[in-house]
Amino acid sequence: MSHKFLNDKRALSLEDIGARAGVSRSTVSRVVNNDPKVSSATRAKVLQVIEEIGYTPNLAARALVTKRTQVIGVLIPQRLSTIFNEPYYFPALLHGIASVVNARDYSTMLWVEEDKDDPRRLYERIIMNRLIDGLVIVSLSHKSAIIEKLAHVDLSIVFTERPPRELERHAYVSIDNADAFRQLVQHLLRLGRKRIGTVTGDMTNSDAIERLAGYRSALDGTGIPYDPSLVIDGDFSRQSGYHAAHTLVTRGVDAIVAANDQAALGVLDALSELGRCVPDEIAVTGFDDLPAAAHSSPALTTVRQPVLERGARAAQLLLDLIEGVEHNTRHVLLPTELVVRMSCGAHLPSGTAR
Amino acid sequence: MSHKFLNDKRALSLEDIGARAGVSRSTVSRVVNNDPKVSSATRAKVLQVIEEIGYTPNLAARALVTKRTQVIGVLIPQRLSTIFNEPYYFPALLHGIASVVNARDYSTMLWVEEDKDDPRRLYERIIMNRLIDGLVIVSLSHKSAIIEKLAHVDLSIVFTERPPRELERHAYVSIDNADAFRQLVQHLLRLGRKRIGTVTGDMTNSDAIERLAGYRSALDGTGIPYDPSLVIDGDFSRQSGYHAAHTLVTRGVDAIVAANDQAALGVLDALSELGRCVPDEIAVTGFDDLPAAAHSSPALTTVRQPVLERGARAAQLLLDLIEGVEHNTRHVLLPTELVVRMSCGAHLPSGTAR
DNA sequence: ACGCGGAGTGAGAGCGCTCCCACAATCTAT
DNA sequence: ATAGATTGTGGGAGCGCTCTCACTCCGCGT
Repeated sequence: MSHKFLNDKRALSLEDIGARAGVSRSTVSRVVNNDPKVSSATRAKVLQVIEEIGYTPNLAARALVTKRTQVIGVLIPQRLSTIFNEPYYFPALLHGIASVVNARDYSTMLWVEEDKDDPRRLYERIIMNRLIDGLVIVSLSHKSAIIEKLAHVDLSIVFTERPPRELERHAYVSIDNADAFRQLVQHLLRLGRKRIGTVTGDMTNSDAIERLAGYRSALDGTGIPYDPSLVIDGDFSRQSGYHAAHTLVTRGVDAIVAANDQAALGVLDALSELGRCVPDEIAVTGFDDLPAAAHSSPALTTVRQPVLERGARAAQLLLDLIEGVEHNTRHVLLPTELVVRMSCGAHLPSGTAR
Repeated sequence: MSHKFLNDKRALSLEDIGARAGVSRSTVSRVVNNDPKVSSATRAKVLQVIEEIGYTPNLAARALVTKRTQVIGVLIPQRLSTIFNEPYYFPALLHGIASVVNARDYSTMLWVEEDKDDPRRLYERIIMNRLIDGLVIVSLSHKSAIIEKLAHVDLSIVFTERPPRELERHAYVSIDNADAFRQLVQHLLRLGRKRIGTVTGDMTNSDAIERLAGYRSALDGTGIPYDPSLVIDGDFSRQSGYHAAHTLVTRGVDAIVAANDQAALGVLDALSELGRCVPDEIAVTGFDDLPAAAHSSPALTTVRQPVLERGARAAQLLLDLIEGVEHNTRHVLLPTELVVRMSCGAHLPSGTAR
């Protein structure tokens, strides 16, 4: 405790402004908070003084009495590696959140849960110390230690994906992963693919779980049985796609649907290395429509999802929740769009698969 | 002002803990703050009560008196588009910062300056309202409106790149861009390239400025004059590389050094479209060593920089500054490493350029 | 002429914490 | 035994704000 800081220079307070403007602390407070019952003359005088000497209210003091901080938290509890597996997704989501938060004059606090962190400490810092008015939880791993902590907490929370069942009372913004993925697989089936393998995302994550469910449901009623040996566990990373493709090739697939573009790029890496022609021999699809998806060779057929909006809507929902704005629905599903490029073989002359 | 929140349920205070433990507010405070002059018996008793009923100090109240919040800010004042031009860089930097900040029991506040933001409001929210103890400024555009505001502010600031001259009194963590870039160009010269074009980064940014300077200095004394028509203005984006390559090809270059990998990928896109063989006809290099750099075809020769560490060191420096730890140097340059892959032609049989 | 209500303002209390000083109890030196 | 230092503890003050209540001043109706 040997810090000797520069606290000597006391910051300006309401009282100081009041003294200079010839009014009381209370009146200055009213002006600052736009209370209508201040005469326009005093208001002008006070505003002038504030402008002149550059006063800004002390938010800690305000928070102490109002119990609100005008700050929301963003928690990324996934193992950090995953953030880099999806290099576009997180910045975009963060951007969506931040722009709404800025516009509504809040600030954003960011926590990334690292494996080595003591969940209890993190939890205390985030939830208990009353530093934030609400929390956006991004890319939740269902195994995250924070989940049980969250269950009984009295704090506004919005998820950017479907949370595990025990937390479903909270609001969330997501996309219809299962439906979008089903469409992707059906698209391949329509193109004549018969033996479709898949590499999943991190299966502790809702997006990954739902996408696999979509894969499965696409097969229903087609006569093609669900074959677990064609489902390879991945983690959204390029490497996981790469390795899965090696395995799937030995199992004779004619198509590989990857849980996201990043993994699909890994699949392409492997297939090109193995000399398998895409899409002629094996069709490949991704998910997300990363910028890179248009530049791969062949260009990736994928599903575009509105990542920015996913963040923005979550932030909106959270701020409305905090400010007591009623919503008819607390569960938002954003639309997605199938983007057909070369890698699925749709552009091949007729049904030439195989 | 119609929020009806749940503030009725008063949070626990030091006084409450004291009452339950049979001691005073002051003693509890001492225990919480690890003050040695508490008998071990009382300390144990107090800790037990705290544990039992789950008390956490109110940070706003503490901040009000200590003038410190245990929170640092991270400001990304660059036009946001740029964040997505470098999808790996920002998450990695943020990760580096966050892990140090977490480990030292601080929290992170994140602001992204959007073009539409009123710089004054942002400035107030960040600097004036005393919400943070220090600030890391990431990827500063020298044209950012916030700069002049920053000049006279009394707040610990660390930059993750060299700031403009008027802010150089602040600490920063960077890499030796000029030297690394010079090595890259010299490497190409050594391989026999004679007419080397370059696409710059956003020239309001130090990294970009320094890299161009390195390009220029590599040419000094080689007999090859600096030719401004071979220098195309870019902005670190893939598109800017793509367009620059089109121009440079018409000017007959035998090598293109891009300001970063992202732009280099754009260069590769263009050259492959134009049917120019890389590296045989035109060598290409990048900067950053993104994961994608190893996967392009041909794989990119580039410079690896320790992005994570760049963030981590900046955070370290800042926290030390805040806590009054003395440093002999406030300006850190991290080492970089030339990564030679296929795209520069080093693996070509002898000097076969052209 | 009187009271009455509304508009505008000021002052007190208190949010939960830290810091400082006062004090009691114990321990040491003479 | 008594003064002095030492250890542990409690209570007051105050950080800068908001909130509530009380007060003054005015114009109004009767």
